[in-house]
Amino acid sequence: MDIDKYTSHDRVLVAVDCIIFGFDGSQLKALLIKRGFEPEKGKWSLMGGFVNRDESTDEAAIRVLHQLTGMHDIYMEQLYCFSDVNRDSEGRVISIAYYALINIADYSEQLQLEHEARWFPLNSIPDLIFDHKDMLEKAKDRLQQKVANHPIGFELLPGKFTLPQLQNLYEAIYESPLDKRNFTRKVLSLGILNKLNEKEKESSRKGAFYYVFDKAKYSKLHHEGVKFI
Amino acid sequence: MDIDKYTSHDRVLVAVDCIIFGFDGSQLKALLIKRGFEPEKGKWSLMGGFVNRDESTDEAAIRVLHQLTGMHDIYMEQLYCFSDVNRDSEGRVISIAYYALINIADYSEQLQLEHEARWFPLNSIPDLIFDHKDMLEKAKDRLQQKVANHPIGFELLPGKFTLPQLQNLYEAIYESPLDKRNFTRKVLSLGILNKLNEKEKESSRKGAFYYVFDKAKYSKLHHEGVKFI
DNA sequence: GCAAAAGTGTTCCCTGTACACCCATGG
DNA sequence: CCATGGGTGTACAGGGAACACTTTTGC
Repeated sequence: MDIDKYTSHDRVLVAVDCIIFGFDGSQLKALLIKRGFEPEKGKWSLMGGFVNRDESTDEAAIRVLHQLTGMHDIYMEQLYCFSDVNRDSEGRVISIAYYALINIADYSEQLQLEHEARWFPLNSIPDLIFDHKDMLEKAKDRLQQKVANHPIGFELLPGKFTLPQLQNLYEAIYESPLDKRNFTRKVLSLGILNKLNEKEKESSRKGAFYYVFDKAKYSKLHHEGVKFI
Repeated sequence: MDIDKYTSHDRVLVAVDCIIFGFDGSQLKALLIKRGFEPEKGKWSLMGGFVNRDESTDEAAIRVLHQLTGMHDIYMEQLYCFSDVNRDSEGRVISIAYYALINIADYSEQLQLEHEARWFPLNSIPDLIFDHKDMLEKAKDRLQQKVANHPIGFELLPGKFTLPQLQNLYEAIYESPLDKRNFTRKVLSLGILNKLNEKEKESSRKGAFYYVFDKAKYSKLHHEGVKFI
């Protein structure tokens, strides 16, 4: 690209920060990393990084997420731009926050060690640096409203999952219990689930049938939106 | 503030662009300005400006809007960060888009002349510079979903308005007709409207009663959200 | 008196919600 | 045989959607 022609204006650092949600079968969690350097060394933080001159913020968010998790093709969405003048104690940095949904089982323990990362249940988040707590809260809100109209909750689950697991997920996102019969009827009526002839037997004696989603119908609803819950 | 301590990273220009919606009683419109300088001189554009080092993007958006309209206390909300590397042909600029709702009658003709600004109905928007068309489209989508759950449509109306005007507004936002009886029942059931003993007689022989909204109840719903339409 | 827009109720269907018992299995 | 969690149906209520005629008034 050419040299900028806008010469008389202030330039600022632009960062991205990622709120990474995961679900372990019963709890909704966020992936945080421990800062290994000052300031705020030892405090927990969202994963983030600076936006390079030759990449969009979307690209930067994907890059950061890949560096820190090794994962590709992750569901990710821009959340909000946080820009308070003093939000970062080290200088003027505005941050574009993104939230991502990942299947917690795909995240390797190896990477967890390398980056001093840890999954925290949303109801016991430690102190976070800067305005990262605000980001997390906003991401939670956004996830709640998004999930009501788009079947993105599935991004948080493994390829095959049981109805009780799915229900647990939605209960975790909404932080409130749902009626089992009503929930089952609703999700099955969408016609995006295919029942497998196989049971998950870890969590109960009887065992719960696995389901997978019908990729075609799923992406249709994903795109169009539905009243989901 | 201190000097930035992050020295080894790229800095970029950050702009804000404002999508300003107005309603003239029958059509939903956007306020655009004609670029008086190259590049793209003569093309239409959203109102925008650069973010200074000592202000947040919210503050910048408020400033820009004030400079160009003379208006204060406008309903405004952050829309999205647009950051494609080549979105601005003159350099690397990311832009935080905001959308604003104003009462079209409050906008002075004087300012319109000064800035070569014009209101365009949403269905006949001219070519816009850069990615401003994308911004406008996204703002329209966001307005539609926002308005479904929050009574912000009122921001677009004068202090007193008639039910037919209100209905016109919602029909304009949704780009589809609504049933008069159902609409009336619904909005009156929210209990945020007070009927005046005065009629608007411009647009019909019979005349339509004016309403104002009950400030207290209105702001409650404004904040909490309701299923509005 | 007529044209033009305002105002006003009822019915039906669908969807959301509340609610309780039997089933399969492992120990 | 018993404890645990999985799976299933029905009844009621409330809200959304469809629908047409009367009223007022300026010309």
